[in-house]
Amino acid sequence: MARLREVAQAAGVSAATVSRYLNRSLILPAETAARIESVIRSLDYRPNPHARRLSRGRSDTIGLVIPDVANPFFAGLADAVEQEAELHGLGLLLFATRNRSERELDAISRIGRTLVDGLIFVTNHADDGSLARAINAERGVVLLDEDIAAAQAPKILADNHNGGVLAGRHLIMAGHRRLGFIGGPQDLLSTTERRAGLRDAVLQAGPACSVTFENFGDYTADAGRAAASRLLNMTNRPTGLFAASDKITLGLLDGLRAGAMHIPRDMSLVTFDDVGPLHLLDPPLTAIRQPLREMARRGVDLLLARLRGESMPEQTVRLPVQLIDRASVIAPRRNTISANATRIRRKHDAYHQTGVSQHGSRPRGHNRA
Amino acid sequence: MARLREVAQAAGVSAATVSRYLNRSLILPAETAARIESVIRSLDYRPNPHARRLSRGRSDTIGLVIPDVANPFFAGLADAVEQEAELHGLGLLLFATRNRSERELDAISRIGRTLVDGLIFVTNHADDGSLARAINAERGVVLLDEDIAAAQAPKILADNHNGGVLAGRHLIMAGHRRLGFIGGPQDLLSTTERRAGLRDAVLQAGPACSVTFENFGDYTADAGRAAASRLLNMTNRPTGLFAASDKITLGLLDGLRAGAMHIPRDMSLVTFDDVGPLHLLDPPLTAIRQPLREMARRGVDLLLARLRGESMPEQTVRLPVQLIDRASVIAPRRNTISANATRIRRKHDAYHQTGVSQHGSRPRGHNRA
DNA sequence: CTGTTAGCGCCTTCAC
DNA sequence: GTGAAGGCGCTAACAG
Repeated sequence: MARLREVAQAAGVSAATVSRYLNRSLILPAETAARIESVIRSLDYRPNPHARRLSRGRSDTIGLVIPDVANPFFAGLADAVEQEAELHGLGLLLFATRNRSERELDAISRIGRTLVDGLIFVTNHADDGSLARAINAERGVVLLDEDIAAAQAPKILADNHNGGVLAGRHLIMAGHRRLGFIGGPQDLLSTTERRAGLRDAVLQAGPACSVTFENFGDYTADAGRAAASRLLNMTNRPTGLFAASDKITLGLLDGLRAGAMHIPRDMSLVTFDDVGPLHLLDPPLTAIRQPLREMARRGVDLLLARLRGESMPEQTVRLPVQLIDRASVIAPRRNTISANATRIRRKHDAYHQTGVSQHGSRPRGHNRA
Repeated sequence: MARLREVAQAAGVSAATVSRYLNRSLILPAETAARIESVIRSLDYRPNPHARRLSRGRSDTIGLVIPDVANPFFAGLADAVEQEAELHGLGLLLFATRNRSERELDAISRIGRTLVDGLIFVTNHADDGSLARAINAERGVVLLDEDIAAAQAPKILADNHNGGVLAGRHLIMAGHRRLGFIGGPQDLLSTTERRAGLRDAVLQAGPACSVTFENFGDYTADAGRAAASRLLNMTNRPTGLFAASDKITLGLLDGLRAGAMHIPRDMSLVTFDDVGPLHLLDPPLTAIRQPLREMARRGVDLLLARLRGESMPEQTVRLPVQLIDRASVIAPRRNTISANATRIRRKHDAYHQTGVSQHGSRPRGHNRA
């Protein structure tokens, strides 16, 4: 395999010249440049990345730390981040953590050894403080999707609160008054924010409206099943549900179906994330969609800016979510509609502008802003 | 950041000694070893990976080349490969190709520069020969899931043919006589094999049975929709369908539903892959499951053995698939059952032993053989 | 602009 | 067993 000095020799210049020419497009007499290019081609020269990295002290590689690649939501995130990385000529090293802190800490420690220049960090569990400490000791970590409150780093988060508000209003507008919330872990900001949004929407709707059921668990199908079984055992069930993730929703549907409860006939439902083939479930599910692609784009951009040394405030970016209106929300059965439903309905009519109606499949591919 | 020679100095030995001690557990007087260990700890020494790699000429990193991380099937594969890599202390570099050959070739070329030691290679499109050429020029590529006929490399493939047979027999056993096949690209081995399996099952069932519909396209939901629209326009439709991938199935269901065709009432269906929440669709889908975890395990093991220099035949490993019996296959409507259904049914009764019945969720997590 | 010269940090033959 | 020394291939100061 050809080396730099061989190229230089064959081109009749020094190695340094070729190196500089290759790296910073140093201006070179057109003829010399051509000569070098031709030698490179004929020798099939490609620089040795390790030598380069050793010398420069960085790797032109970023790491993606993610709980579980097989989870469609994280897979979507991984896909988006990979695209961004490629766009910037960066390699992407994948760390699936399965929520083991050791693995997360391990990934962080790799920054110090320049194995990766930085990390796009997605976690899914509460931190006992060790994670935040490790992150704060490094520049070059950007948090995506889930917050670690004690960590000082750029954060790219979805507007979870507004997601809750949108979901709540949507259910309320359809006539629901007894709402239920099925969340993830109670100590995760994503869950508390989505919950708060829902409650705010309920508050705003007046005293006729309330959240009569709440369930917290993991962001898993099993947690959804557990919530379903609790629901099935209730006497005065909520008529409208807001589930904080698709995974939860899948389990919830499974459990509800096992109990012969039908959506939306017996219960309306809004889910969160909108990955996976939710529009193909029966019924197609109304969902709050997170902007994965945009999150990835902003995350990588912020990371790169940070690595470039641009001093930037430790900003938290909030990306807007969208309500995708499908078919899992209808009016509750007659006897459950309160008398003043119509009045409330009018009051909120404006909100429909912020939603998006869609029944077909989710558009995919490049749609950068 | 501490360096090797600082550790050596502090421990009162030479750098070479520490290096050897660290790498091959060279036997050292217990006391010296302890001294070194303590220095390493107190200095928080960790070797610089780039220096190490430059020196050794390899990277202890493998690459995963995959068409699309967001696709649940490939995400599942990525997840499994990542686990295997971590198990072996290997880094995993992710290359999502979106089926662009340039990107695939780029990944392969990185082997030569020792950016990765080897590649787990998953492709999804027909090769014009350039891919095979590039692969054959390198040791250190293992093909997973889809064949590239002209490539000489270890291959880990699912037993697609038997998958087709299992699907076919299952439909036939349920009483279906007019079967349909909805495949991927006709020039992909996975599709031709699955199709051949189905046809063999049909042949074996005798002349009353036949494949009366075939559709080829990409492994995408859109291709499934296209197939659905062709089906809807037919007069004498097949009663039982075998779709060659989950993605196709999702589009197929979408299209069929749009045409007010109901599964399994109007048509039975067996799908292939069994990733994603197919058991939560209505109805839960009967599927042929690919052994993702096992494919990853075998793939990484084979790659490592190859890199270790173990001379091994260019073996093609066929991994067994499994029929997961859920609820998308029932007997066709009365008027379509042929007279001798019962006889055929008895003849094939033995096969049910090879299937697995399951209605709940797919078990996840570590289940290595 | 261009070449010379040190490293970057580790591994590994070679002599002791 | 152990240390000294050269090399892995490239980059970045420093001269010219």
